[in-house]
Amino acid sequence: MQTSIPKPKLLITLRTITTSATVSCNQRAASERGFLNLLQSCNTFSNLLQIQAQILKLGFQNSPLILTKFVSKASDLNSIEYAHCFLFSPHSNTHFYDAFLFNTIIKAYAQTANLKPKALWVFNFMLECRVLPNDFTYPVILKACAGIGDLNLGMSVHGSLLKFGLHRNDPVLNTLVHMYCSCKGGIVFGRKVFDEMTKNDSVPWSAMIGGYVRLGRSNDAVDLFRKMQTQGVCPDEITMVAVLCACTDLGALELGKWIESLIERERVNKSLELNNALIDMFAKCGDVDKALKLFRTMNERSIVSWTSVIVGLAMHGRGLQAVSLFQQMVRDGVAPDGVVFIGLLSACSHSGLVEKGKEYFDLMRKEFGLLPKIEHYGCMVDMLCRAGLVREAVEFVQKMPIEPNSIIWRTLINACRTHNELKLGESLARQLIRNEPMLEANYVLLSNIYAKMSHWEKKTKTREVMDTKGMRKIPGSTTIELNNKIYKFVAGDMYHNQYKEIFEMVDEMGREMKRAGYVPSTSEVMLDIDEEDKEDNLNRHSEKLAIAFALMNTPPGTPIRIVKNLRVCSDCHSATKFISKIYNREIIARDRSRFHHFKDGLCSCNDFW
DNA sequence: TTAGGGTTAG
Repeated sequence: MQTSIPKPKLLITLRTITTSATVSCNQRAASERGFLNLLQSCNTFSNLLQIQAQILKLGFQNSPLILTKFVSKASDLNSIEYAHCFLFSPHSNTHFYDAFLFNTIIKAYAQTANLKPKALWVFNFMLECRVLPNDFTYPVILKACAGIGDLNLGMSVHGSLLKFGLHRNDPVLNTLVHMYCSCKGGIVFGRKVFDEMTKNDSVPWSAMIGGYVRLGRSNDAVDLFRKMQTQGVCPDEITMVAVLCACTDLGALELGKWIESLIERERVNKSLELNNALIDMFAKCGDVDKALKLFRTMNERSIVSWTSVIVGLAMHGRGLQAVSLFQQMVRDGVAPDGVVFIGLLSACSHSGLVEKGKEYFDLMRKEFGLLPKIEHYGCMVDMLCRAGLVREAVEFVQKMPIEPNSIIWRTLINACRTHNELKLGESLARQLIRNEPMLEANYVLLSNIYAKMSHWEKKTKTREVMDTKGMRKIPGSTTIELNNKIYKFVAGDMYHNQYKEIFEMVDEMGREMKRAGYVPSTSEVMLDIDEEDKEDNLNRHSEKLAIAFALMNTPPGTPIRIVKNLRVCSDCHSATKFISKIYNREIIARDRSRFHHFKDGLCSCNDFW
């Protein structure tokens, strides 16, 4: 009987099933392709809703390909959270989902500000669904970790990538370096991954150099770039952007010019971003005219190009030119954003254009529909303070519709000290310390106010509080670039090879300046010591040491460029004016907020600083 | 049919 099993019948049945399945598969593939084309043309949120209804109607909720395209469209339309709700509702058949679909939604979250943690959620859910990550998963999830900047999170993802054995391809390792370099305290781990990997192209070098720059370790960034060159790895435009940022941070114009010549020599692709980085470098290293020239020759400009050049002009006190460039930008049809307004308002602030600044602050909302943020209010307070309108600044802060932040309070307090509103400054500083007791800058402000009031006991007590809390004032330092080297000076620096000669030079400068009418502003010295010692103290400020060093080591008539990490003190400011005239030198000084061009006894800032 | 490093302010 067994032999009578109707084998042929079964075969026929199987063949029938196979054929109909093939047909249905082909039909489905055809309709999937059609539907994908439909999705491709979707360009509004209401389109997306219609597509979603169609997905349900046609039963495509089980097609990972269609869902992936849906996610990527939703991401383009800033509606990734909407797609998320659709995909991960309790009724979804998530067992149809594949790695490609998960990678796409993780990527969408990773590239959206404020939603990066959701990328981690989706990644964990992917593992819960037992969908194995593939080569493409880790670069996107590591990028999300980099955006979040949490080292522990990054380390746990690193652990899982080792578990799945997906740590042997370049994009994964490159993003791993990038991730570690973007997390607080992670640069050592980034360097370890970097040192242990094979580095055939520029990408890991750019990631590591960029990491040093973000951390403010620009000297290390430049050293690594030099090492890259000795190892014969060809830099590309992204490496060049990172090194240019290091030059910008260091204020190293000669180094920046060398990079520019290297870009030309190596025929590096001059992308928009690279041109923007060059503009920024030239403007912030003191040659704003070169920045302007470059800007004018660019075929393609973005809002970043305009902002860089406007901010550059602002830093050099060329406020009117910055305003006119902003007007040209608007005429050219480029929509301003909040960042360019910060540049514009700071241009008004650095040039004393108070009325212009008020006008643009109003126009921001009325004409351009941009709601001023705390930074814009900060610019306005800074502008009023620089112009000496401290009382008006206080009124402005009282009327602000948003809560002032501690930066605004510190701007006000500093202005109170400069413009002799000492009682008001003291009360504001004490209030700020009550609200923010762990920030050293607040104690420094209060202590400086007490020094100006000659309340030495209170000043000492404030410094003691700082000591007991283990706080240290950031020491003022000045750097100068000479013969491809960067020299750093701190006040009273006695570690330099030439320190004896430098001190002698500073004393000689002091004598010459006094002969020309300079009076040391000993009120700037925040110490309870006699006047003569105060003069000595002023003469040992890092700016003066750096200028003395430059006068000794450069030919007569050469311009001197210095970079100060904090704001230049008023005594050094006045002394540098005298030095520029006596020694016939142009001195270009960058401080934390702007440039000062000293020439023939005058400064370009017109004392708005 | 998916992956790596970059520019403006604060």
